[in-house]
Amino acid sequence: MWKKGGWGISNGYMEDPRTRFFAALACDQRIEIIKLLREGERCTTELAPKLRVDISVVSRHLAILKHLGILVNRKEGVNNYYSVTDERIFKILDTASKILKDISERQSNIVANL
Amino acid sequence: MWKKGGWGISNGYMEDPRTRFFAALACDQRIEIIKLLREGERCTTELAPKLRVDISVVSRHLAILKHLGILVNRKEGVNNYYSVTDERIFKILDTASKILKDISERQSNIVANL
DNA sequence: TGTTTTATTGCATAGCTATGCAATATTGTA
DNA sequence: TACAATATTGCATAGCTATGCAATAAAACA
Repeated sequence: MWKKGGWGISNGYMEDPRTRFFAALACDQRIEIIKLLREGERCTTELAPKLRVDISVVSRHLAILKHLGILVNRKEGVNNYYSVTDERIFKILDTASKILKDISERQSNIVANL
Repeated sequence: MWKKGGWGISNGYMEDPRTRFFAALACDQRIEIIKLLREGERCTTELAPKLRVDISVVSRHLAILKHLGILVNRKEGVNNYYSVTDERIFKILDTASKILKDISERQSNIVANL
């Protein structure tokens, strides 16, 4: 893992734990992983094809989310199945979508009224 | 601003706009700023003393949040007052706190039951 | 045991971020 | 106009992050 001293995740001095939480969500691949896991548990090789990155990268993203407690895993033979621990994670993603949508509309209106 | 090609914020190829949104929240100072603005609008110099960083840094953090649409500003004389645009921003911070608290308790129980 | 499949690390690297200090605006005031 | 207060950029930099490829590990199986 690329954790040589940091692997906070995100920048140096972190006091607020939410900083790490949001940093974990600040990544396309990880958001996509959570989205895919909304349908139920999936193992690394099932997720990899849909993320357009090397499977090793997927493995690392899963490790990051697991490390934070956002995911849990269940080993079954050679497969490692991951799933989201808390439904509120999905809720946060949904709320973020709504906020961004409204912000987008608000800014569109500003441009339209020039 | 340190935006030479990126200032996404966060990493290279971003498709999901939520990635930028969460990246904006993945910073102690910015979370603290939002927390302080919960009490009402504040200008740069009012915020700076509480963030333990140079005022220029505060200015940049405010610019980042404004750029994303999370904050709006109102100029009054030499002062520039910022405020949060959407109450749901606070809600997301609160939900994150709750989730992290539960994760923390869950992991404590695991350790306790070894 | 040797082989195949699945998953995780070691290593190297391009690119991004946060920060401070100095230099500039900008605005209000004597 | 000269000066003070507020706020924003230019520049340089330490430190982090995401990614790929190769090497390893772990498990199921012939």
